Amino acid sequence: MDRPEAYPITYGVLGLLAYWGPLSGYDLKRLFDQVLSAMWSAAHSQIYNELKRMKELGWVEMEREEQESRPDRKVYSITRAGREALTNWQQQPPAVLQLRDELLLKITFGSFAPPSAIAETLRTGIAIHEQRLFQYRKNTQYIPVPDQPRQTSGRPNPYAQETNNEEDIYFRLISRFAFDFEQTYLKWLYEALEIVEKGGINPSEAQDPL
Amino acid sequence: MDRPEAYPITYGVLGLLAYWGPLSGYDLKRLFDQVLSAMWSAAHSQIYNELKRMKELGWVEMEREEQESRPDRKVYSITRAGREALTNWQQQPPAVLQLRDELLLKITFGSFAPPSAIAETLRTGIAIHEQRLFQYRKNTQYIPVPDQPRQTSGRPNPYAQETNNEEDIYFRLISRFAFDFEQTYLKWLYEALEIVEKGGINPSEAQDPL
DNA sequence: TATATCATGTAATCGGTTACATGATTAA
DNA sequence: TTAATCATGTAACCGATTACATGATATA
Repeated sequence: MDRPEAYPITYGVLGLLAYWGPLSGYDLKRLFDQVLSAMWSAAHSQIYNELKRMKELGWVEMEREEQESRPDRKVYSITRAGREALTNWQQQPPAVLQLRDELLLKITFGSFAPPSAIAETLRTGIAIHEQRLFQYRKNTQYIPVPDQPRQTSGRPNPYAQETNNEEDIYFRLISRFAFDFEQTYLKWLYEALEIVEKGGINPSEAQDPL
Repeated sequence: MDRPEAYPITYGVLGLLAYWGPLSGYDLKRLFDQVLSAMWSAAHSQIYNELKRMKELGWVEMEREEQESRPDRKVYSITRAGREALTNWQQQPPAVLQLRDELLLKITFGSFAPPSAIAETLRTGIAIHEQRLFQYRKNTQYIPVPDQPRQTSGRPNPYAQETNNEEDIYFRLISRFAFDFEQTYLKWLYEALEIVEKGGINPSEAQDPL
């Protein structure tokens, strides 16, 4: 078997191009952070790499916008082949998720640290996930409506549901997932913290109230 | 700043050794799959690598058990320095979680595929996560109680809670997380499938009931 | 004055995966 | 007879991260 020519992140960038029309690498990085940060992250260097890769595959085209006093903007748009690749990817079964959450690992072996350290780890987690929930709330209020109208290039998307200009149903599903996930995670973190703080007091350490 | 000398997976292996006493690389791989698969995965090659790394760091010691007709078992145990490293790791704030879930990426750009393909993706996800839930249920029934009693080598763990031989509270917390997570995920998958299947029927495609 | 934004890239590194390699025993 | 289990490793590759590189404009 040959190695695949593209990876999830490739399709992440491709999907953004398909949905929000012609964009530069810089724009894509920002969109990526805003729209896809919940399920995938990417450094800008990687996005530029994927653009190069996709250009070689013929999935995107590039047009140079000249600028003064700044590097030229290189604006990419999806090609017909790119659209086909995107749709084709949708037909393959997804790879299985691996969590790889360091916080969970630390809690697993919590018995090898003082409970105060575990509590601190849980509090860090709470801060992180509360902030994410906050970010999601902010982002969903205005999922980026780009300056350019969608589908400026190429034919309109044949599979798009007519939703009377409402939000794309898939975006709504994903943001619902993100909320559910963060809320479940946070609920668990708070409960765990309570248990650790309660059980963490050894009788020998406990202060006598008088 | 220097690069860190160890990574989450290093501490995963180290934690297993701290908890379940002397083990071979082969044993560790199986334990890893059983205990840590929910939050981290590892190929056997990587586990052998981590053992080598930790031996150089002085975190583990190796003893060779000779065998006939099979490669010798190399049995590793954690050292005092290893215990200190594990506890020290617990004091550092955890790295933030990145999901990297291809299924979610596919759903995000669901509008570029026929709804039947999205439904199929969701069904694959349902199968995967139902199976995980099933696995977790099986594993929690007997979290591996090794042949050797815990803490055969070295002093007993000073931070371990006395739980009257009940399950470690941290293991209980983690398995609760795993359940909560899978249940939340599954609930969302079923709801999403329903929405996609309903909305996915174009009036032109819909069969007239008579 | 210093930070943030705009704008693009290259280079080095490395954690993690996949494939390669070997070979006996036991159960279906 | 085929597959699984036991048992250990090496080698190649690569996706992803981090650091390096440049430099103007606008804002606090």
